[in-house]
Amino acid sequence: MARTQGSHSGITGPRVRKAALTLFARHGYAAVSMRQIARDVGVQAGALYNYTPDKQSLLFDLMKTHMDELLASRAALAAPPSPAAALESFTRMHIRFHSERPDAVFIAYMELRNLSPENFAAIEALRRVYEDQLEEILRAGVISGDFTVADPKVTTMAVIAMLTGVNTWFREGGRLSLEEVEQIYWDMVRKAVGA
Amino acid sequence: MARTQGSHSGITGPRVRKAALTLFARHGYAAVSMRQIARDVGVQAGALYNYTPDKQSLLFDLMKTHMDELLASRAALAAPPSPAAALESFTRMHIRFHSERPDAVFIAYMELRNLSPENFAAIEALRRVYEDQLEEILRAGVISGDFTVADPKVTTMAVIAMLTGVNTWFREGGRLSLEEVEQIYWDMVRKAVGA
DNA sequence: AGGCTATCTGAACATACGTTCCTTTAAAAC
DNA sequence: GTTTTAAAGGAACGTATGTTCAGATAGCCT
Repeated sequence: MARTQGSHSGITGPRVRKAALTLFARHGYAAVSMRQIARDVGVQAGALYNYTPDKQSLLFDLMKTHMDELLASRAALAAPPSPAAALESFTRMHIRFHSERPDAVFIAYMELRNLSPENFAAIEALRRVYEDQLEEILRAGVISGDFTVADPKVTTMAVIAMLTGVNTWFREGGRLSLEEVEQIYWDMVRKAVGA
Repeated sequence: MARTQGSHSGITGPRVRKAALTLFARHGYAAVSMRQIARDVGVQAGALYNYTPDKQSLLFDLMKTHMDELLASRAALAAPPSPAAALESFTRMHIRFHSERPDAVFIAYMELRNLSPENFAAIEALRRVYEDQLEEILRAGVISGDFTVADPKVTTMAVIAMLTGVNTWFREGGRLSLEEVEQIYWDMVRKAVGA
């Protein structure tokens, strides 16, 4: 008994990714074996290599996809008429985007240590792009007089940390709706930068 | 050749903890073997069991110690005369305390997944105590009219995330001194809660 | 139906892991 | 000096890992 009936790379491939995403997020990359992933998918471990060259590539692919999608989501924002509007737009997009994919977010922040040096450099570069985009907004706000920010770079790190922290506690169907969370956080961010 | 000359549990014990702390923080608990820790210490892996019952206990101990020290640090704060002063005191203490032990902080946030269920529950309870303390400050500020906070619990999570995020980028001897970082963050926190 | 491609199984390889425990050596106690 | 305790070495145990690859089966195309 070798090939499973009904198997098709278009089906198994995404299943491998999904299983890896879920397991890596829950247990951590290093703690999850390829056999575990395979079991979740319903194949033997050797079959995974039809879909990924190796374990590290699987992780990198997940993390790269996440960052690419994040940057695309940000790029899809309409050009806001003012720095304050841009900041609000960014804030809401960040919370909404991340809330839709808790596992991917978790991995994106928790598994940097498990990337090979080259992969780490690639992901880090993408993260830097994202951070720089927020910093640009803050700088524009300072120049326009909309914001009172002592240090745009530090403020960028603070805001991103705050926003990303939503992922550690927010759950759909909880006490607060996503819209409420967005509003509360936007209110805090706005005030924190003096807008 | 069995016992190493000059060996003494008072020396080796702390070395084991220190090596584990450093290695877990850098590579992650699951990715670090006991042989690796032993190598760092300069003993064989079997010797580690003179100092810890097992690998999980080593991790738990590090994380528990961190939380105990954090709560002690917070308890040592003088009773502030007002909610605003309490919040400032908390903010500065959080940043200072965490900046002094980056590895322990990293582990405290990144290795929750690798705790056994009972250990996780114990650490989580301690984290909840700390969060509750900040939430109390915010609630007191709302009651006294010092703060304008829509949701103290959510604000608590936002502030802690922001403050803890300092650990991902702050380095002694960098562009900013710790005092400057404290001041910038306190300013943001103060404004974010409308104080 | 036959041939080719796709997709898996399952065994194996080389290596590694957490832990135990007997033996050895060093240090402390008497 | 002798005995007891301390602290290590080192081997082994039972198990696990990432990966490869030959062979087996399924699906597609002619």
